[in-house]
Amino acid sequence: MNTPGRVIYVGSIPYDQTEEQVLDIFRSVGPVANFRLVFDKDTGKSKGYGFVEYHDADTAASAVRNLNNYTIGNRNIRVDFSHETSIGPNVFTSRPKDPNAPAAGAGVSVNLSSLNLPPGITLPPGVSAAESITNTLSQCPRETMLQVVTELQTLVVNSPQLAIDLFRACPQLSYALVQSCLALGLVDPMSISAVVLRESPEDSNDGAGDEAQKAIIRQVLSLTTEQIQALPEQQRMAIDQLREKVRSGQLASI
DNA sequence: GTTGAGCGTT
Repeated sequence: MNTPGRVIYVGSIPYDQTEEQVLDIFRSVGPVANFRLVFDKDTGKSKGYGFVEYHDADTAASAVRNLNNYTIGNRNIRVDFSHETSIGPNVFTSRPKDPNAPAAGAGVSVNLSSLNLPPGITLPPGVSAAESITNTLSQCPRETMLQVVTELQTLVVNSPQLAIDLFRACPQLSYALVQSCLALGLVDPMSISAVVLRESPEDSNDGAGDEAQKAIIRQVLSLTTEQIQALPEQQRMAIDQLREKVRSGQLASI
């Protein structure tokens, strides 16, 4: 283990991974301040390692804890603190050379199975999933609930596609999130029903769940806006990034 | 083709 700082080293990245794909994974931990995938100067090909700088050491430590041995393609990436404390001046400069290449984060699909999601539980006879979620949440300390909601908020802001995949794979999580927001008084019941009722059948082009998940995302985003002044600096920055994406049309479908 | 460990293309 190296000296903790804001910069981490990432090794064993498959050669075919783009900067965007790697970035998307590291943004799932928190806003990324700077990033560099190292390319061979002569061949222009990835050397299979790179560096990620976060805004604070805690987020960097979280990346080291949670993303070391994360599986990309057929390899497990190596994540540790970097020897150096800064990442250099090339802030997000090495964009794909192809002008038709996808924009940042677009079309990138992170493998959910790599996240090692918990397997879930068997419900007692006669207990619905909704009831079970309510029971679980009623025993959850307010502080913990707020923390989870905040982390989901960060995920939605930094990795919208991963968030959509996650909510699709775990619809219970959407339910728990909405109920948590209500329990915490972060959003009033009227705006929940307003979002849900807005969804008419003809809006659902590829399955009813799709629009419902988007509705959840929109709800989280509106929550984000309402709470913006109470947020820590790094999350306000992330929201600014999100607004820029919406403005430029990258997130029009959300 | 040369590609699997590696701590940074000015």
